[in-house]
Amino acid sequence: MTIPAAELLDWYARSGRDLPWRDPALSAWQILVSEFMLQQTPVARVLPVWTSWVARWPTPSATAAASAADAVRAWGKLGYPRRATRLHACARVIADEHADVVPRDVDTLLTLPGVGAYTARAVACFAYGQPVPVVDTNVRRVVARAVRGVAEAGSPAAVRDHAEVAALLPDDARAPRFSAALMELGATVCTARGPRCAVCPLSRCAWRERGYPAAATPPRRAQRYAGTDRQVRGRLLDVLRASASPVRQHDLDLAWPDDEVQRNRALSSLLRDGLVQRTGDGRFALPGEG
DNA sequence: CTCCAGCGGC
DNA sequence: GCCGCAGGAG
Repeated sequence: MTIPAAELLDWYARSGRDLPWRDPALSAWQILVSEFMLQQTPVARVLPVWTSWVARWPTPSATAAASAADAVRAWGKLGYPRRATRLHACARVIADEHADVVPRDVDTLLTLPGVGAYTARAVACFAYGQPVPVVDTNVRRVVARAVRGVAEAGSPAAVRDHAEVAALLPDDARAPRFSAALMELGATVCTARGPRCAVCPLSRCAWRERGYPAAATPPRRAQRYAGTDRQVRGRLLDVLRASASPVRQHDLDLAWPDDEVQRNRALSSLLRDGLVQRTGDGRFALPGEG
């Protein structure tokens, strides 16, 4: 089964959200920033952070001129703050090695910090109009259902997914809009839980025609958060983000007072990840300040 | 495969 | 309370 481009594109033109990073006048850098922020993060939470970020740092070199600490602060509480340091590192590489121009081809994009299989193709497609398959979690789910007739995409199989989506892509200038529409359908209609099949624009869907078979494999165990090292890292970063100057060990201890072993483990991992640095006098700060 | 933040929705 | 989110790296 396939997905008729006209059907999907008509629905997208009518019902797609008007998201700012879909403005065709945007620079490749502004689109790249949106893709970093959208990694594992819902659109609604990215909107305000992206808007202020690209206004403050409109080019890679402008971003590179700031400190990594400023990048981490501007990242706010989007989550996965290593993305902020990777985006900052990515800006430096583009400014220093690519004449401040975001690379066009997928292989070069893949060499950039924080740019993986999804982001490289998203930039090549949405910023430069190339008809490469853009495969995120939404696309994998939509294709699994509409084309293959199964409830879930299963374990990531990048090569197979890319070939499958490439076969669906219209081979013309509609390709970027087709990919954006696939993602939009997965985000707003063909959702992981509670898909709204009654309003689906696709006239044919293998999953529906097979009677909505349940997933074959049991769902993966949910990620815990409360009590994990990730929560402790978040607390420690809260302290550092809030302080304009380096903080003492004692100030970090107060952020997670009851488990010294876990606190030290979290702090060590932050130092290892480059999200925190030790100053000359033994205090702690965000990277690139103090 | 595991870790990585944070939050809104059910 | 748990689920899932425009993923990437080790």
